[in-house]
Amino acid sequence: MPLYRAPRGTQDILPEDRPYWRHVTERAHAVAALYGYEFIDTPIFEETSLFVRGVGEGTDIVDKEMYSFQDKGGDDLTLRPEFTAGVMRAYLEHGMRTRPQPVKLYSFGPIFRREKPQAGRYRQFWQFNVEAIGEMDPALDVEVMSVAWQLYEDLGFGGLSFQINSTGDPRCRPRYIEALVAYYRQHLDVLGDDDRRRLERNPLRLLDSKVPAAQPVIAAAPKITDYLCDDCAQHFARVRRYLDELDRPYAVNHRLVRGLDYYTKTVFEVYAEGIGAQNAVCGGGRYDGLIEALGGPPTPGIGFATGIERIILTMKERGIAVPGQPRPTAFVAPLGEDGKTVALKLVTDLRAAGLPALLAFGDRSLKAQLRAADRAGATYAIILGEDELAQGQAALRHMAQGTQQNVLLQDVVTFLKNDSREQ
RNA sequence: GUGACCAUAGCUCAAUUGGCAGAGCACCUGGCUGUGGACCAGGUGGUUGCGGGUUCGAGCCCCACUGGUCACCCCA
Repeated sequence: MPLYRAPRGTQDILPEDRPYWRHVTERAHAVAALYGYEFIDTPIFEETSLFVRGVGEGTDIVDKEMYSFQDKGGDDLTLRPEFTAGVMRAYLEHGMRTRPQPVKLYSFGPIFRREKPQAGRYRQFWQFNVEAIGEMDPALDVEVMSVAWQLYEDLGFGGLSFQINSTGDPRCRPRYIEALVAYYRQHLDVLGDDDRRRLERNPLRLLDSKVPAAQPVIAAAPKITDYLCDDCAQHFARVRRYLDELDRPYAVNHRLVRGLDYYTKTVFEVYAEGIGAQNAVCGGGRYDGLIEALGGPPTPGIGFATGIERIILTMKERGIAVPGQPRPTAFVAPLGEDGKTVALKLVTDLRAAGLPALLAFGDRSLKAQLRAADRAGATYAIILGEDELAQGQAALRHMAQGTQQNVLLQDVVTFLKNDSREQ
């Protein structure tokens, strides 16, 4: 029982998981580049008030999930619980509204939320985050959704359910909420404690309640799409038309909402099956009121975030294979002190030539060294024993084939370079 | 934050009504004085998550804590 363990809700990403992380990371960067999004790296912590304003008071994130602290100078700081607020801060701070709009940015990094850990839910987890700022065109909504779409497609996911809805805007949403609350008040009898609390705090949340008894009531609840103002209705219609044109399968989900005031119009989520209750692998939407809330000029924006751990969980669940670790070309196995000196020189030359090479340490038997070469997955074991050294040679053993040949020491690098080119 | 279940070697798990902490895998070594994988043999590895209590005696029973899992809340 070790003295220390990784803090609750955090995890070590071990070498055996690296292939998944590398693959997902590479695909994310590639997709972003394909769509013309540029990488932005913002600080892992920001002023606490940025998140309080940006994420919103009354949200669970701000009310109970932030890692907030005061540093030695007394500044109130918080480990970022999401990317968007920090990216918007950077947009304003660097006057990005003077750049060609929309400004299309993406990020990739750790996020912190103090939640109770569960499968697919961690206190430190990674997100791939995409934002497009400064443009209202519904075609941009579809582009942002397509980035997520294509990432999952590239990763080999099929049959993901893409769900969309419109959450209105400050002009039409209040009217809808009023109607919704009025409707629920007629059905208080079937609502549980959680649902009654939602009714008070955040009526929109009632729509995705999981209480079985409430389901029929929810199914018959007023739909926001019936309450949208002309602007929002037209926007939503165009988004759907573009998606149809592109043959993107999606479902309009009337229960999909975002409770924050500055979320507007398009919202979307992607669910993956098989990773437990935390099955939202992607969530996003338009936030035309956010930048203004952060003290900037009225500026529309849309974005999404997707959780890397949940993506990898889903890949494992579905048995999606990823490229393995690159294996070393050579494992240099010397015998005796003379051999070790030559081996050290040889492994250095190999690496200088760009060939991944390992050196056997210690003073172990050839048998043990070959076993180590095998475990390391080396293409060749290079044996430097008395016999070989006496002739200025090295024995190159091809591990997979079990064949062996002697090569002059000074030719080893060239030999392996040619050999690895042929692979 | 709420509820339920769980915690024995690096991993997966045994251990009879409370009676000497074990196996497989992995790792190391040898069988083969210079040849990997398969096989055989041996070895390293534990304060049974932590702290109390009951008992002649606790891995096992009781309490508290910590951590894990699952669900809720919420979310990626």
